[in-house]
Amino acid sequence: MTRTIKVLLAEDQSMVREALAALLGLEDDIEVVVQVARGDEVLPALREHDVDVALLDIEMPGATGIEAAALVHAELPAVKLVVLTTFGRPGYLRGAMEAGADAFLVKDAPASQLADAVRKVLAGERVIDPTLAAAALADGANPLTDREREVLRAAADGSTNAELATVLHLSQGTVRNYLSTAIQKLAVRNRAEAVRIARDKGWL
Amino acid sequence: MTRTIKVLLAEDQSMVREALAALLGLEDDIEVVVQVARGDEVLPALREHDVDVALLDIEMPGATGIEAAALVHAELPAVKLVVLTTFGRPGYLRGAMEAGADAFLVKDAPASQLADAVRKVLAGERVIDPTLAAAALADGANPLTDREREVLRAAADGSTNAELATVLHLSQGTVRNYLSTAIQKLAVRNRAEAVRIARDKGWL
DNA sequence: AGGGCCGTATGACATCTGTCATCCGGCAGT
DNA sequence: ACTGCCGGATGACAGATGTCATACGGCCCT
Repeated sequence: MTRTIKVLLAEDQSMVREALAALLGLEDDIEVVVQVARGDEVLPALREHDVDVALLDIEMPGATGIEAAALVHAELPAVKLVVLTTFGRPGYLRGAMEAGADAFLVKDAPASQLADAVRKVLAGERVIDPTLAAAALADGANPLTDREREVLRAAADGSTNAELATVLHLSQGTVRNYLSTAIQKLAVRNRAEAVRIARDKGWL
Repeated sequence: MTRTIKVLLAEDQSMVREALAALLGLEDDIEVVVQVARGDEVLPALREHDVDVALLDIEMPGATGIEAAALVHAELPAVKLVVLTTFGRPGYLRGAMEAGADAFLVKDAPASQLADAVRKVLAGERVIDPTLAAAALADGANPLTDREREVLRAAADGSTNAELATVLHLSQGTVRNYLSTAIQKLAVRNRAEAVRIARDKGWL
């Protein structure tokens, strides 16, 4: 063995974060040198610590793990990126790959895959679940335009058309047009279903 | 010290489950003797293993941690129950307490609280987050009737009134009446908001 | 220069949703 | 016996939502 692999761990839930650190701590060749709880703390932390692999949860306050990955990839390309998530959404996988991630793991995979992935990305390999990769390819890209996505996202909490129009600085008719096209593209019958399936695919 | 505390760990996401096991494994006086990934595997596992404390996640397939807790409390009252959850929803806390739980922890609490809680419940103490307890009391009990809850739950995926009527064997008008009263009880303006806040409070 | 897509907007229309009044039968409490 | 609540239902009405045709300016690609 050469030397220990230095890891940054980004995950907002303390208990899970520290548990994952404990898990990685069981490996002789891996050392968690820094932990953060927010997406926007990832890059600053990496500037201050010498890290080989960054392990990023997606759902975090401040910035998502995918957004953080994109920033790190641009500024510190030598750092390997492992994206970890609760939800194996095809759109997440696609987003992570486009952001320069080297591995994509779901949290219901066996724990052993975590340390494995860390070693593999450091060796230059990429690690992705083949089933999820297939699903991502089958689904194709996000069919929604930026505006449609914004409106759908804003509509997700049950806001009315009038509220959406105010918040987004659009006319009510335009809001309805966007929602209507989104509903058609997703092949569903109302905004609530549209929100559900867009969220499910990781397109929101 | 007397002897090691034997723990059952129930959590569906393997990576998190094994990470939590690793975390607890760092404690000299605690031993995870059995792990399960489904709510309906908890009671059978407890029948076969001698366990002091059961650690139950809420969101699990098969049965929720709260449902599992109620069954265990009825059949094996000697087993102490720690309910662990991602979402600190007041209704969850209330439900867990009514099911006989001895402790209620949220996953974004510091990791140290986990082992602490295990020791405390074994000593006969109860462990709950005071902030959450206050919120649960402030919110009062779930104001929805069984039927209103069922209809709201069924409506959560964006189903239309006609579909709800068919699935629930009700007339369309009745479906609308239930949704209407639910909307008023929750003081919101449409079903989508009603679903969101009911879910948020843990009333769904 | 023209075609295509996007963002934005309007008006008209049909349908869905939410509210309200009112009704019935059953059951629990007084 | 009476009251109140729940489950269930109907009909009428107002307002919200979804669809469609149509329009215009901007931008990219050919």
